Amino acid sequence: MREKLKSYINRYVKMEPYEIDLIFSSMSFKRYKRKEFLLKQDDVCEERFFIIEGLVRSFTTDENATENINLFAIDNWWITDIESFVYQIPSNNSIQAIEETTVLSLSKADLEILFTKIPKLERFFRIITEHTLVAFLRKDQIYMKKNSKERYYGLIKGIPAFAQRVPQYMIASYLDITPEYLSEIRKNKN
Amino acid sequence: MREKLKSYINRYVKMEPYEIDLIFSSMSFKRYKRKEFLLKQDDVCEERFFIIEGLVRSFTTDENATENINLFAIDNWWITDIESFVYQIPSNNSIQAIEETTVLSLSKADLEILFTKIPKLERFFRIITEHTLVAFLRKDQIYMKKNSKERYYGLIKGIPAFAQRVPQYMIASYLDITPEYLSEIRKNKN
DNA sequence: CGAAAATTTGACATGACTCAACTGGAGTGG
DNA sequence: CCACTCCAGTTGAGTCATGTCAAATTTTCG
Repeated sequence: MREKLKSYINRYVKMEPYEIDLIFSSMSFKRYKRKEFLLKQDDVCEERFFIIEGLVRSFTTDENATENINLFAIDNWWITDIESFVYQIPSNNSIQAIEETTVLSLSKADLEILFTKIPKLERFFRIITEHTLVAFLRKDQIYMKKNSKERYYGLIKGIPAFAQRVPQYMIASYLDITPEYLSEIRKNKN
Repeated sequence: MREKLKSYINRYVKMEPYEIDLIFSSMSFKRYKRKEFLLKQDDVCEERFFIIEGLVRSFTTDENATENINLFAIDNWWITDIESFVYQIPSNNSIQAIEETTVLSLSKADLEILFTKIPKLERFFRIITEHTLVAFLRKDQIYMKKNSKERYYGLIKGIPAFAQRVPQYMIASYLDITPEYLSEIRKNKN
């Protein structure tokens, strides 16, 4: 587990073993059962989560009580509600486990302390934030400009893990398609 | 101009005057006339631009030669093609001045050097990248889930400068509405 | 096994697009 | 400073992708 974190971090910056230890020892291991919440809408998000194993979704619930999924995250991804985390305001989203999920969680307070002790960590988060930003822009450009069918096949081709592990109505929500219409799309396989 | 940059940077991190000088002296002043390009699609983006004054758009041109605007930037904003800049791959977008625009430009090479000389600069870019990410997510959540009319009135209320300074067909492109239909929307003020 | 949840099916409605034509204003050059 | 052109914006007719609602069917899982 420490190894998983270490190899992830070292993809972006070279850290000394003692620095990895410092980071690792600031994080806490948590396990969530299916449907358990890592974060609830309207709470302030105090943590970033590094997913060791599992699958979670981030979604917002609107006036009509419709759940609207804006992202999934799986093994080896970081997840948080970035808006709530950065500005320390109530979150618009909930984060919930779809599968049994284990994470290492890092609190904002501990992170700020780590930043002072390990300047390279600023670099690390600068880089992964840039990558996250690029990923979002790609999602916009690759999926959102296209019609429903293209978005769907683009997604299951791009990230097959989602199509296999995420229920269809959640995929529909993520792609902004009604479950009924997605069903229609799948029927006429092309 | 140095002052504009300084006050912007100091909103996020406290820099010593000599650090500001170092950054400032790494940047070059440029002026673009209307319709001039800061970056052309398919070129690798080598710079980040800090807009002193003006208005630019970032857009991609698709197979049908349709221009698709994905963002605007005005005075005091940073702009670049982040995907191209970070990964040093050909850009999917062009960046073009809508109004006469003056910028301070910072090259990737100079930025990397600055990072080694001024570790605080990592922090600065980590923070503004986080803020940019939040801004994108807000755009998604605030505009893109809604219908055309709500997106339009949401935008002109949210950033009135755009409605005043950007031609209507570009607003339409940005909001993913045809110019014809946007005209329709404006007619039925309702 | 049985209940609840997920998916499919079908009838109907509509927001938004396409295409083509028209209008009006803003430059531009002679 | 007029005449012409060009481009942004508007209008209207017809169409289609996708949504809504309600019900039937299948799958999941305690």
